[in-house]
Amino acid sequence: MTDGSRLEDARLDVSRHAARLFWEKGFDATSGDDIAAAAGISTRTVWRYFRSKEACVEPVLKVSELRFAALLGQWPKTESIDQFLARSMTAFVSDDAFVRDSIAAVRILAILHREPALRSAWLMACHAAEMELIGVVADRAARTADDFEVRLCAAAITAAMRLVDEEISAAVINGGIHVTSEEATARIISAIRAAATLPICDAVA
Amino acid sequence: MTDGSRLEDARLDVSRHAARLFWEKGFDATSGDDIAAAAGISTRTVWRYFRSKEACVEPVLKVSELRFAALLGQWPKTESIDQFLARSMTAFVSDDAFVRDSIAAVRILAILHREPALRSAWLMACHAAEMELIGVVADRAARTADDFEVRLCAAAITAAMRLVDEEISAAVINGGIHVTSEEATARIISAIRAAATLPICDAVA
DNA sequence: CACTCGCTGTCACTAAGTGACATCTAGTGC
DNA sequence: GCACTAGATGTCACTTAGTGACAGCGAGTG
Repeated sequence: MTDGSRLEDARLDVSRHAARLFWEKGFDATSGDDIAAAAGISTRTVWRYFRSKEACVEPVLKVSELRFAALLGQWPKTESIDQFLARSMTAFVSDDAFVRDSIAAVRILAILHREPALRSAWLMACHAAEMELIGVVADRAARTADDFEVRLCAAAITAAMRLVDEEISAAVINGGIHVTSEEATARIISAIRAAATLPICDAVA
Repeated sequence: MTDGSRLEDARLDVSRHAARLFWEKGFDATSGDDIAAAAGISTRTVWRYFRSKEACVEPVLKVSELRFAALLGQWPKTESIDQFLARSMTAFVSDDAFVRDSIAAVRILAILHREPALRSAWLMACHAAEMELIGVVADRAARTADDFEVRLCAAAITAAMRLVDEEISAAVINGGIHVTSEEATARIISAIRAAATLPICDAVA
């Protein structure tokens, strides 16, 4: 599912190591050399891949959001969001690579309050997801991607996804609460329905 | 209006110089030493004020958003957003300090596509505004600040403000289009009305 | 006046990030 | 199979972002 270019895959691999190190040792205590060593590449290549240390986690944060955005891209116009996610979400979350990256992402989100640098990476990842969602919303609303209302709707939905992700992450990691995939799905649906500024959540064709 | 602590004011002053330099010379071509020299302080103090070079513009980006958030904090429950902004916006935008900072912010927003590092600063500033808006929304919706729907509404409204700001900035700077304060106000009202997920835009008392 | 206390400058230092160039590797054409 | 090219990587010297430690300075406060 949605494997990017060879280079992007390499970046994602390094990003996974960076995310693990940030989680285990903290952002400040992890150096570029540490990330390079863990990923088995030279430090120079780390800085070729990423423009800054915090940007090292962007791919792993992005990929979860982008996979969900890509999933929404497959949402048939004849279905409501409830119908679509009810049948597609279980297969989605049983993908192994997805689960591992999600855990890594959730851990990063849970330490956001301690690490301001990581928050900026998270917000950049959400911005990337927002850009992807514009196309999805435009298609579903039968409008163009440069339409302000389309972009507003995409931004609002992205904000909803971001909040749900942050909240679930905090609950799971810091609160020790177990959240089932059904609960998570229900919350994301509810939040997207509330936030969507265009009538795209029910069948549109 | 809303002058923070002495230290915050100093930070804002340095931030103005940084924003001007980033606009004039570009982000990469501006060093920490340049910023320090322009602000008349030592380089060491620059890094005491800001955790990174991109964070140097955060205060100047934040202050416009926070001033607007503070304005919304004064929004009486007996008025609709149209009524309130119609009478308060003109006084708001005629404040000199506000105008100068707004121009600086608008210039930064207009070069966001060239400078990814500055986008992360912008998103962090919007995040700060979102945190402020939570209180405003909670108050107006007669709910608590930890209520998910309150935070969702604040996030959606912040996203709307962000998009309007980005769009107007691009139009003004890159498109050479003149935008009157009435047009800007009308667009922000329309966007906030569309994005708000709780019924706070009309009178609530 | 003495006495904090928080802010700033100086300077030496570490770590983030870049430029330049050699090398390696994966195609691609023959 | 071989030669050729283009893009990715490693090495190393380098610049700039960012920190630690300590000394001074200036505004309260008793």
